[in-house]
Amino acid sequence: MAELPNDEQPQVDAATAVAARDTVEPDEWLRRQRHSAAHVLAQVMLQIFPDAKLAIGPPIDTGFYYDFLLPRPLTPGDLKDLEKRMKKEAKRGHKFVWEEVPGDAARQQFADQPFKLELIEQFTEESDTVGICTHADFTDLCRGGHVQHTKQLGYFKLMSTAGAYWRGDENKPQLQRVYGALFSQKDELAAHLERLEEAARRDHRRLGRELGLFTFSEDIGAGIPLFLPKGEIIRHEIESYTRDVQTRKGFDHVWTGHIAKRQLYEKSGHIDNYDSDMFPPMVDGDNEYFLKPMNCPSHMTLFKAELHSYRELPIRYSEFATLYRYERSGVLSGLTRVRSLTQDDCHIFCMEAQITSEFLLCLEIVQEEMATFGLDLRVALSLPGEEEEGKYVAAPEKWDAAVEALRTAMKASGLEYTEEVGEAAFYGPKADFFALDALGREWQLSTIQVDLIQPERIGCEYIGEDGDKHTPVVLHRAVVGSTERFMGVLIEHWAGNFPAWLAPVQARLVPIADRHLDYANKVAAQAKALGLRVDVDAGGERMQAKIRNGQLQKIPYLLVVGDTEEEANSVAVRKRGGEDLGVQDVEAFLAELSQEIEERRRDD
RNA sequence: GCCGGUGUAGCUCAGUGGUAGAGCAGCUGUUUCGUAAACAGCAGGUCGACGGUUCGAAUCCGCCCGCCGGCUCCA
Repeated sequence: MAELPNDEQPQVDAATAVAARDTVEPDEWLRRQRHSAAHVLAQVMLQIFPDAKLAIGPPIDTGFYYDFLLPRPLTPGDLKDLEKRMKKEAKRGHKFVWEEVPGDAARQQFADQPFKLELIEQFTEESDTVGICTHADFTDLCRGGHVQHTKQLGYFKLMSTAGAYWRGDENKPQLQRVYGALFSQKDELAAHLERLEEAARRDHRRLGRELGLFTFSEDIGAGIPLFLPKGEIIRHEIESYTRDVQTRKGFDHVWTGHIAKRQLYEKSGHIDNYDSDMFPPMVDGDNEYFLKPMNCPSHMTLFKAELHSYRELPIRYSEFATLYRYERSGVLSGLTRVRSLTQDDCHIFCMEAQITSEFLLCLEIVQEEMATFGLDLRVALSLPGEEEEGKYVAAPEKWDAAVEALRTAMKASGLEYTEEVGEAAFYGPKADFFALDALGREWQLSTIQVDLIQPERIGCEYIGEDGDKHTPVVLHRAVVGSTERFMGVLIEHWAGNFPAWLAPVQARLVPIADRHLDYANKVAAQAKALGLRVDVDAGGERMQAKIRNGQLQKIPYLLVVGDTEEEANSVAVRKRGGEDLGVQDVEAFLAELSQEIEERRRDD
């Protein structure tokens, strides 16, 4: 939800600053409830900390927050206390009264509130008056947008506290932010809390440990995931599938190592623009080597290694490359934000006239793969905005041509998309793909970017039809993005219930008693011979316990074998969810499972 | 990086200055079982690291490391 710049905010007058429910849209009403609740939070915060300095308290996607400067850190107990007080004030039904006052009057009113004074200074540059809103004994500087009284706040819960810089600037004081969830209906709040619990159950960090997929080690370093055998199978399947799709679509595969010299990144511009995200260099005499933070300079260097004719274009280099990025320690998180990552990167070297068709080709790949993974897509074209301080390098006519090429391609694809002006990279326009997971969360995974800058900087050239040298356009393209992050998304999307083709163990034999062990091993060997990933639970537990364990490990098929099965050369098939598929002939079942894997079927 | 929280057995967690605990997992034995947990015993720890206070530190203080929530949503 992009906010309008301040000067484009709808002007509010006293008549609409406070509104009755039936006079506004439900979304607007909800925003008003959330914003009004923030006022009440500030009111009760002052009851506990009379010296608290108030910053801002806007409505957000799932509720509201308010930033405060307080004499001491808030505790979970404080949160409970604040919530209790808020509910008490809510019940009292204080009226919200909004009015405009002259700047000077406001300055007096908020004399002991430095953040409010700063805001008043800002607002009075444009207007002589500012808005204030009063309920009960509490008055806040306020743009307006309230419910009528505090009985109309809706249903809320204070969720957490966090540090937040004043105006999001790390050079400014750090405040304490209190987050609250708020919805109009009681069941909406309950559903929201249930969603959070479901997200916690699906958390890939938790499932990664429970399913034995990956781990981290203090000895190795923060942000460097280590993949256990079961996790590596998933990585490998994702990568080999992606590689196969690309091969089919005419991509070549290359390999460019892990480090490169400083000069390369000086040429590419990374030292200037990306320095703080790169690990410090390794020094070897007069040379400095950097761990690769990106592949583009390496692929472009590779392109330069051979002389190219326009007849060869487009040339498409793809690579699963391990990259290292020095992410700030505070932002690391599981597999979704790491310092070592494997990117399914590709660079297409082409002529301007080929942008549209190459873009469409990439689009096909993105669509095919996301369909296989069961993720819905939202597409955004990120276009340049008004020229600001040379943010967008290169000739305007090239930009216009590239933007038109992308639009043409998007229209030809028939996909719905939005245009986001001012969001382009400094080197060119791009399309970003947001995947929608099972919980309705969006993840930015795939991207297709036009690069009008780097090829020239690195010195990429081809010989044109006219016999002269020309600089190619490069398309950067990633489908799954980083394998690590993508795995994290898939784990959460499927809650660890991978389709058989990705599942580390595709089927497990469950012998009922020890005398069935030989038969179980025989069936397992038969399955392995077909390339299936199968194991045998040879432990001394009872069958019930083995089934429970297999199910907790989210193994797609449990194959129970006892006397009946052994005699008939069959297995009793139980699906992960508990569904009993009955006794099936071994060969028939294995053939069906192989087929399911071959087709990469999902059972969702 | 910054703010707050947190770190005890493989995992989940009790334990607030006086000899380190439970459940699950593991191992051993008994049980050989028909669709989500059989029973018993055993073993398992420099209490994240380093330094300090103290007769004595998992516990108090300092520093470092890791992990968790946040640091965009503008009166």
